[in-house]
Amino acid sequence: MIVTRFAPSPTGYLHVGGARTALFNWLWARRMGGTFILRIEDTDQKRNTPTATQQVMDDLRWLGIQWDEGPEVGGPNGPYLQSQRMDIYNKYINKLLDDKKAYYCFDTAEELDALRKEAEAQKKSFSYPRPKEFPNKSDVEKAKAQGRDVTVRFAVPQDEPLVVEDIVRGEIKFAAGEISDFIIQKSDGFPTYNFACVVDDYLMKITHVIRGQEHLMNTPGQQALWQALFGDSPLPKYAHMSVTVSDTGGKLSKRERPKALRKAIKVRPDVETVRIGEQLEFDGFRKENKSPQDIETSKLAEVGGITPEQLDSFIKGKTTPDMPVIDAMAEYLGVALPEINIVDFFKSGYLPETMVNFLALLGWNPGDNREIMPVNELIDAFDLSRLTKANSLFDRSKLLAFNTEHIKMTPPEKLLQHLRAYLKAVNSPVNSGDDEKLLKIIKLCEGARSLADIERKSRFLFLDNNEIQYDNKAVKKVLLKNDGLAVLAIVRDKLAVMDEFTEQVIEDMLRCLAEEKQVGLGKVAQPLRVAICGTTVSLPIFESVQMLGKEDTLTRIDTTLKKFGADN
RNA sequence: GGCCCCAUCGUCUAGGUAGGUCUAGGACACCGGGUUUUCAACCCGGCAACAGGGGUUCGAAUCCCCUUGGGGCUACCA
Repeated sequence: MIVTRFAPSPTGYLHVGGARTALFNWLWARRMGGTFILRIEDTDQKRNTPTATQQVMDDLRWLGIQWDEGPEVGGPNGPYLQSQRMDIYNKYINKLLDDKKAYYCFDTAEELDALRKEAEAQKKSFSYPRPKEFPNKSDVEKAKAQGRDVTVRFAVPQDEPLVVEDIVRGEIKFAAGEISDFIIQKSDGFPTYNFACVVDDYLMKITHVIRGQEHLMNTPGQQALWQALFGDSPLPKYAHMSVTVSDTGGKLSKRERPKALRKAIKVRPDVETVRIGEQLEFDGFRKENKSPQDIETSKLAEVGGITPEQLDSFIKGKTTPDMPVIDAMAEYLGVALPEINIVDFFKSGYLPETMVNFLALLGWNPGDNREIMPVNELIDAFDLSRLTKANSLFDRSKLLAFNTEHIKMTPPEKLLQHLRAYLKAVNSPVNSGDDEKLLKIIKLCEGARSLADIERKSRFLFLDNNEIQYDNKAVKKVLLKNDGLAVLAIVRDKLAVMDEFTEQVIEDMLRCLAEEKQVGLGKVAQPLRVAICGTTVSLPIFESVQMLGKEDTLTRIDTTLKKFGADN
């Protein structure tokens, strides 16, 4: 029986890296008909966010990753929140202490720091100096009386090399003495990750630990701890996946967002302003900002709720403010930040099926040329032996291509559900349309790359006539040039006298007019499009006009003619 | 600094464990052309890689070593 787990620490939304880890564990459990456990590693009192566990669960559910055991669903190995397992951890820590396999420490942060600096100066690995005689209970009392913090360290066997057998990397050797004694109980009484993880993996009978390469260095210590605690009982199999890196270098993380914002801000040292508005480019991701403008630094700092000094320090790359500060400033500046969290992708109009498919192919492949795969196919093909060793870069343009394919292959009814959820999340007026109308829109949007595309193209149908925003470029290009307005006026008159207002008669009229004037259909259709939508991008024009209706169409054309007509 | 991991087109990767069938395959991106009422989608074509150096071998993308480059870890975070 295969048992895997995903063990996030609840510090915020689920990000792509975490989602991929969860997915691989889930895929393997499903493939093998095993159990997938969700365990919340909330042992850090300082970092935990009260809502994070819920957010992570929501995101997993959106992706379709269901856990067999864990919060809200229960199971025989609970509780699944580590903060509720303190008795268990204490029991094992005391056992280790009694067996002289762990010992108390009373060091201050400064003392430890000094030791580390010394090791570095000597070009050696840091190794905690284990005392010859382990402190006893009365030493603990003494230390506490002096106001010193008390921690517990595990005595890592130092006389022989530690070997990790990894599914993707094979045998990895760590020389004797290379792994230092590490803390297993913090001074606040909570266990550390390296301890709780081992105990829980044992108690929950985890058979496969699939996690990021960042945990590789923890593994020898964890294995040694396992042996000290559980003797010869077989270790879980480890698979350390490659890391997903970003095009800006380093592992793809939440830090991408502040980085992107920093990149978007051009400092102008002469005056107290920053310049914003040039085209931003990330990997495959392009976002046209508002027209370039200068923004006072003081105002920007105010929006973010930080001091101008803090802003300056951020811009220079010295410090990074909290995420809400970054988000607030980005929104104020009209800068789109690269998606990192799963919800970011949801709000950008990606399908969960796209994310699952794409994430699965980051560091794994089925061995043939298949790429676009539904979940069941992914499950059937998944195999740990095909995990990739090298790090991979998160390519947003390929993700978009995947999304296009998945939108194409999703049945309309299903797509409607996704679209509804998306529209609701981004608070779009399009959500006011009934199912029949949205289904029609979906059909007209064949080839759309994201749900955001569908929203953008159909938005005009759900706005009040006075809410239409005219895009400057569109107005200049199609209305003010080539007799655009004159053509529009003719189209208006022809529409006004129509008894029937169907796609067919609208099409016939426009084609006829184009032929009369000896021009392409675009020359007559585009001015009309801009008049009713404000932009050059919308649903196909005949359907656009028909769906909007005669009355609103005429009203919008009149407004446009009045607004941009030269002689008015 | 120390320890560990990794290295095929711009990107994700196939091929590597059983060296020849690899003048290195696919996908995305890009470029050119077609289609077209916008944006997409779609069709046709093109560009493009075994990091460098040394071995082993009749023969190396594939095995070994070194160099270089990238990444991870180096917390009373997980």
